Amino acid sequence: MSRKRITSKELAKLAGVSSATISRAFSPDSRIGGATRDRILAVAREHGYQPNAIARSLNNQRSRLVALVVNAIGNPCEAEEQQLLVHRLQAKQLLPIILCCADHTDRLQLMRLASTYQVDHVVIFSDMVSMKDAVDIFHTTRPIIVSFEPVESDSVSHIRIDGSAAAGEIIDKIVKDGRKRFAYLSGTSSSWIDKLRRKWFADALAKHGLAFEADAYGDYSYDSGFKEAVLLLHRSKADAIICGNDVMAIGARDAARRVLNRNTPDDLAIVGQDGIAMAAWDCHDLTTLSLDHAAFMDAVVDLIDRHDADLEGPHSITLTCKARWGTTA
Amino acid sequence: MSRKRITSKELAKLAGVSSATISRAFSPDSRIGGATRDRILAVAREHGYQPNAIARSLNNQRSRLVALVVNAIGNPCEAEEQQLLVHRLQAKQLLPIILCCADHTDRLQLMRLASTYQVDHVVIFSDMVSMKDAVDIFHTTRPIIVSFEPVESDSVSHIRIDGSAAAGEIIDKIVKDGRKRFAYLSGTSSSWIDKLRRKWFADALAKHGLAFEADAYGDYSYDSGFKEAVLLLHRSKADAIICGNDVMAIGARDAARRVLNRNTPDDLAIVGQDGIAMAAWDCHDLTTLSLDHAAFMDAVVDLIDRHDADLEGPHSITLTCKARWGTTA
DNA sequence: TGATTTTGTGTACACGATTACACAAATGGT
DNA sequence: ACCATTTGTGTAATCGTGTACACAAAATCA
Repeated sequence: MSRKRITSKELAKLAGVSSATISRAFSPDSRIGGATRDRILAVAREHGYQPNAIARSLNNQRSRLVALVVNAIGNPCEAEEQQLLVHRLQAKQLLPIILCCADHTDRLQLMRLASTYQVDHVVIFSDMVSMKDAVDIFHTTRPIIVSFEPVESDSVSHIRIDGSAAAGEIIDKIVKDGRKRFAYLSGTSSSWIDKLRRKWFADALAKHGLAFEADAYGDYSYDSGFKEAVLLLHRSKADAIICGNDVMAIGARDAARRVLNRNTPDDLAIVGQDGIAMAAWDCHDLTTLSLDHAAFMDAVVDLIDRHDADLEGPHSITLTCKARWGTTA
Repeated sequence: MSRKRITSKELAKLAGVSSATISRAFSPDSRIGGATRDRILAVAREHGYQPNAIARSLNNQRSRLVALVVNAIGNPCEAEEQQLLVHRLQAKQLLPIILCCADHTDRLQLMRLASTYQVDHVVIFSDMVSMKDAVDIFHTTRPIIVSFEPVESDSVSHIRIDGSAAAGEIIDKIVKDGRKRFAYLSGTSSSWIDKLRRKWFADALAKHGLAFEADAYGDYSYDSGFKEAVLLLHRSKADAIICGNDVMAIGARDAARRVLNRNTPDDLAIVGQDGIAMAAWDCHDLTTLSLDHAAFMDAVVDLIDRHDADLEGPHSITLTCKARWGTTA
């Protein structure tokens, strides 16, 4: 129960060797006698010695830390992906540092702070971070942008999501059901992602000679979905609402049912996006434009591996969404 | 857009000073001329210099890293608290490292890894970590245990949650409604927390001369809530189910409604625990034993502050739960 | 003016590990 | 038995900061 951590030099004295040998005992493939290593490891265990990762990082120029920039942890739409990624990172002995921020200037501040920790990789989930800021702040670490901003760049790798086909399927079905008045409930008023997602559906509508009749803007939360849906349904005659994510769709559906007494799918069609586990819960059973989160995070890890292998050039991976059919549309 | 990060020594050369002066320019209260500092900061900005936090940590013996040990990020019951804590830590310029693990041996492994990074603080949300393991692994950092294990110890601080009064209120109401056959749906079969929570309700039942007639064990997830509720309702005649957390309660309610065609609260009373935001959503409107998460995380930060101030002795904070009334019981 | 304090800066070492280099001992081949 | 190679270990430098100490210049005080 020592209050102070033992150093390699002290352990060296205890084991009767030099501190270099201690280090070698902990490096899997280094020239060291088997007997010596065993003895050192035994003494180390006895005294609770573990090499100091901070000192090692300084020497190595490799911290094994990964910064994850996200908007929220509490929102299931993001948390689900984050959990998958965290598990994958941990399996590679990489430790995730979470940078979670709603406010933009705070976020940049935070990113600067994390960059001083010499993180080996940066994964940006937030659609609010511009590529310029990302490259600026992490100039030694090529960031991985997990948004859908369609930019090719040598200094940034990114994952592109294509939901156009699945959005087409969904719109086709809803139109076939006889609906004509569509509204789009955005997750935010100012992000690439949201504009692109809306476009998938808008293009699909155009094929039927239709367009969105109304737009509303929330903040990806249940509350905003609820509130904006009420306003939307009061000021328009929409019979179908496409929502920016699943949580907002759930909020919108509750609003329709509770405030306006309209049920899905009979009186109103509601579509979500993301395909989170919750969307499939019996109480929701949402029709949603879903993404395979496991494949998504596999792609992120793939990019990390490419960076580690020091492959040059921009890296980009494209994933496609699928329609998940529930009973709300 | 330099590929390599500039060091304090290089910047010193550029600014025509010694590296010590560079360091001083970045330390708020240190003896340095105002003009020199301004000049250095200007040159630093120009070359994108930021002090290397890893090197600083090594020198300082202070990493400003905090390890958060959790079972899951994806589960809203935990994610909500985690988000609040992360925000509070970031406001104090502390960076959270997330250790997220379902498997027990992996978790210990991960905790050992994090401990080599000389984290300044450790907050353990997982009820699966024994105090002995925590102290063993983080022997230089007094861990903060956020579980309800009622142990006094000098080397561990903890937050104790008391839900007995609120559980009493809830049980009183349900009994008054005429129900007599209670079941408890645990979140896990082997944790302190769960046993204690169950006891709050069991004690309240005892005051009415009642006891739990049936028990089931899940894993805090919706799916397990759903599945176990089906089995439970098949093998017992329970007319009230107390669940280990809100997510399981939602699962149980869906199961009752869908599989057995029993609605809440008429055919069955269902109670959750945690009081997450989702519990208040219109589609759930859960009656739940709720905790003020903001106050909870304030308490965690309070303990961190006490550790920073190096106050001796065991620290313990007790919080009490409140009943949140919904329409499920 | 001369003594004393304050201010600003450089030098050198510490933090705790890794690793290039040197070198002795052990090993192998003929 | 001799030389070449391999093996195991110690010495010393390095990673990038922070800071105790030393010391000159400037400021303060009588």
